[in-house]
Amino acid sequence: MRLTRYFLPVLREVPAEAQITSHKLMLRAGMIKQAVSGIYSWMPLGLKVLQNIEGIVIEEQERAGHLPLLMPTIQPASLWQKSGRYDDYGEEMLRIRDRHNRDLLYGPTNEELITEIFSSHVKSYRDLPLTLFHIQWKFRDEMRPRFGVMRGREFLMKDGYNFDITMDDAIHSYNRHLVSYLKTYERLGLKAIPMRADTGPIGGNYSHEFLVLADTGESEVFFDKRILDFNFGIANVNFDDIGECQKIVDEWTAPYARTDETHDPEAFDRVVPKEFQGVSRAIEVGQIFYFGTKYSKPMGAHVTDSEGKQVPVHMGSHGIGVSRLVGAIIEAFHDDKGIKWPISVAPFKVGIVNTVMGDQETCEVCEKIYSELTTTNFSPLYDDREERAGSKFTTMELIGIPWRITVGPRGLKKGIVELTDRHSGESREIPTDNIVSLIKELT
RNA sequence: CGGGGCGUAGCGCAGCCUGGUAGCGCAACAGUUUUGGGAACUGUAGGUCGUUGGUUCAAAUCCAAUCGCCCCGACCA
Repeated sequence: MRLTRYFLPVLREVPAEAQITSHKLMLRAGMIKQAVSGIYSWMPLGLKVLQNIEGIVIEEQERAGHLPLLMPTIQPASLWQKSGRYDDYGEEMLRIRDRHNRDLLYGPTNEELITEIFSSHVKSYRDLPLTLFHIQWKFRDEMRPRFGVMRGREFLMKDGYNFDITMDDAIHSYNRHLVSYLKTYERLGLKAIPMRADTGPIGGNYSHEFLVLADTGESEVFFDKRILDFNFGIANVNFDDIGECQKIVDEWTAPYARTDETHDPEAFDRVVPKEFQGVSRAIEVGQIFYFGTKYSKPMGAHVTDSEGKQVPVHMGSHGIGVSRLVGAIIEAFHDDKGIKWPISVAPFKVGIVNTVMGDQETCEVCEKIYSELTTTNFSPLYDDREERAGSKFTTMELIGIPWRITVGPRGLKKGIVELTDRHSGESREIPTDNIVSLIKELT
C-alpha cells in the first residue's frame, strides 16, 4: 500500500475524549472514530488489525474442531421470554420494535438463538458432540461506556456454544476451549492467565476468565507469579484426546489465579509463598462457562439418548472479546512513541520510508523493494509522501509497524538500506540486494 | 443512575468573570526555499460559538431549559 493512496487520518494531538493509552493511540493512529458514546467506526488501519485478530481466533477455533456459523444481530424477544432472560437482562439490553409492533432486541449474547437452532435440527445423541461459534457484533447498553473499544456498547465478540450428551463430555468441551484459548492468546502475542471466575448472569457453576495484566485493567487480580513463566508453546494438541486436554488444563489452572470476585485471601496466603504473590490490575479478554442444562431445559433442547429417552443436553459457552483485544494488545505493547504491534496482528508487517522523495535513485530502490514485497504478499506500507524523513519515522512508529526499511541517498552510497525493529528500536545496515529475502525470513 | 467537569474551525485551546468587529497553535490549500527524527517563510480558505428560549439597543459572554461528550462511583466481553 502506498501511503499517498491510503486513508490514514493520524492526529498529532490527542482528542480530549480519550483517557487511557490504548484509546489515545487508536485515535492518534487513525484506527477508530467515535460515532456516539461507546460506538465506533473502524478506519482502514483499525479494521486490518481487527480482522487479523479475527483470523487467528477463527483458525484456532476450527483447529479445535469448532464449527463457524453466523447468527444475526437482531433477535426476536419471544426467544428470550422463553428462556426467562427477557426481564432479567434489564436496561443493558437494547430493545427494538419493528413496524408490525413485534418486539425485537439487538443481541447482547446468543444462548437463546443458538439453542433454538440446535433444538430444531439436532435430535439424536449420535450428532453430538457439537460446538458452534460465530464472530458477530453485540450490543450491551452499558451505563458507562469508557476506555474506547475496551468498554464499548457495541463490540465484536467471538461466542461459541458446545452441546454434549453428558456432563463428562461437556467438561471435555470446556477443557478443549480452555486449551484452544491458551493457544489463541499466545498467537496474539499476549500472556493471558486463566483465572477462576464468577459465572455472572450467564449462570452455571464452572467458569474461567482469561486476563491480561495491565495497569489500566478494570479487574483486580491475585495470582501466583510463577504462572507468568508458563509457555503454551506451539506444540500441536490433539483436541480429541481427553487426557491430553485435561493434563494441560490441570497444569494451567493449578497455580492460584483469581479475580477479586472469587479471591480468597486466606487460601492465597496458604497456597502461595509471599515472594510469589502477585497482585495487579488486568483486562478480561475472554471467558468460558459450563452451565449444564440451564438453557436446554427451558428451551427444550433435548436429544434422544442411546436408550431412546429424551434428555436435555449439557451446554457451555465461551467468549473472546475481539474488538476489546485490539485495545488490550496496545495496552500490552506500546511506548511513548506509539504502538508496537506483535507481528501476528500488525496491520502491515513492513514499512518503507523514502527519506528523500526528490532523489531519483532512492525512489527507484523504494519502488523495487515495494513491488518485490508486494508480489510476495508481504503487504508493505510505502511512505511515498512529500514529507521529511522525521515525520515519516514518527508516523511509522505511531502506527506500530514492526519492521521499517529506511531508504535514502546516504545509505545507497554505501549500497545499503536500514532495517529497524520497532520492538527493540535497533537498526542494522543491510545490503540493498538482500533486504527482500531477509524480510521474508523475519516475518 | 448519583457526584463532578466540559461543549468556540478537522485536532488542541484562549476569549466568558466585567455583554459591543470571534482569536491562537497544529492540520488543510497555493507558492518559494528545504530534505535522515513531526522544516521555514509568504499567502489562502475554513466558525449560525452544541441546541432552544429568555434578558438587553446589543449575547460566545448573563439567565433557564435541553441535548451531547468526558471523569469518579455502583454494574459488565
